[in-house]
Amino acid sequence: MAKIATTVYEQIRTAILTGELSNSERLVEEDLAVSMGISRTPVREALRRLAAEGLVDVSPNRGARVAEWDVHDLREIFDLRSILESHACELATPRASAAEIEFLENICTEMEELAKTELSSETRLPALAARNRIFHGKIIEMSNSTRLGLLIETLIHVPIVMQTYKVYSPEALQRSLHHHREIVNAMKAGDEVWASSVMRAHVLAAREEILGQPDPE
Amino acid sequence: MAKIATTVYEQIRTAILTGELSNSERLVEEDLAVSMGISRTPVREALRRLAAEGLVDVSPNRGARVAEWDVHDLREIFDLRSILESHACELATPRASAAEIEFLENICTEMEELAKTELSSETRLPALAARNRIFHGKIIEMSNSTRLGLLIETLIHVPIVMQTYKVYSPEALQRSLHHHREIVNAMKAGDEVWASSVMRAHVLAAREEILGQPDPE
DNA sequence: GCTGCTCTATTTGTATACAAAATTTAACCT
DNA sequence: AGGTTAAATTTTGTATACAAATAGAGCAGC
Repeated sequence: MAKIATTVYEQIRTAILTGELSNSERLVEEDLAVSMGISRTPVREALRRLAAEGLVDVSPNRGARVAEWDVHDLREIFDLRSILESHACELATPRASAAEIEFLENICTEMEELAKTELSSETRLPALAARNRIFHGKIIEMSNSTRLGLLIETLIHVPIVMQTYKVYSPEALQRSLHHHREIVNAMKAGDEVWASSVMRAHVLAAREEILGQPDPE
Repeated sequence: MAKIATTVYEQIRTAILTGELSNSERLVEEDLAVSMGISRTPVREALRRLAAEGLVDVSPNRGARVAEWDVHDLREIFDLRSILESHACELATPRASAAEIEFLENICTEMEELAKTELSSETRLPALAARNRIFHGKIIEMSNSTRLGLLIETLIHVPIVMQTYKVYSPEALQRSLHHHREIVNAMKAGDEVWASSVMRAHVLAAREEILGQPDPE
């Protein structure tokens, strides 16, 4: 249980992601420190780490605040995710082993089963979201590009925050599951163009579902 | 002259990028602190920041070392840069103003003039590299996507390190300059597919020039 | 009532001190 | 001699103390 800095980092991080800390709320080092019964030093380190990930903004001599995102930011992020995750698909397809394909197929099946159940959305949604993360994470891992994984990771935080606000419509959920299945089929066929195209569409569709139609600007 | 942490961050950073600090060299906080006549606190902050950017690796309780990259890392980085910078071109093209086009054209002209001169490569190369950075940076700025800019920024460090080792061949330099000119022409024509395609080729060509033929793996 | 100023109080930035962990060195035993 | 263990040293992690900077409250002037 060493590394207080890591513990406090995770605590603040989840507090932001769950919305426990509201937008642009000020994060005073001393307050956080006393509320956790520790000193400012590890708090400071945690805040700097969160700043590097873009979850908090820090100004010199003026401290840290929870970062704020608008629709434009989210459009940017989904755009970039669509590009990077489709690239991950492209790299992963020729490397995919039979076992990995099967692993992905199992997740598809699990998610399809979950979608069919009559569970309340409070229990069903987290279960689906967790498997969704595993699905995407697995493909990124299969791409065997550590830097690609790191780039995508830095982009994921914000959508997670917003995901709590918006619930997928039943049709969108079905489409999403079909995308997953189609991606695995494409990878099984060894067709990286197919696979990456579906992934691109998959992320862009999620963008539209969450953000609505593109603003004209 | 406030913000010692920023100063020491920049010092260590340039020391790494210029190769003054050799690969995987250990970075002891106390040593760096006394050599700069300051305390460990700002050194620590600087090291964490460099770690977030991937320039140093830090292990818990075991300190920081200068990060190490191999050919595989560089292939990854150029791959990702080719994708992201071409995307920047795509976004920038429909937004480009006449003044911005002219700015890019001027840089093209300057670089072409520099390439023609008989200056020794010690003075010519840095001048070309500086303008090259401005050219690419301007397009990224024109894309108006802050996150895209941040992602690309984190990818640039390593190639800078390696660039000191490798000098472009005359033919490669010519090709590179033609690419720049062609990118601006495509943007002027409002053809974002053309522009982004040339940019993709441009970065991938640089990859091959620096890394040689792709390893079979 | 509003604007601008000074002074105070809060908060960040840096230095130092101490505790815990890891690495090195040295001794010891077989 | 070799290898294992145990002390000693180095180095990181955390806490505390102090200095510098910022923000806010109160007050003067218009």
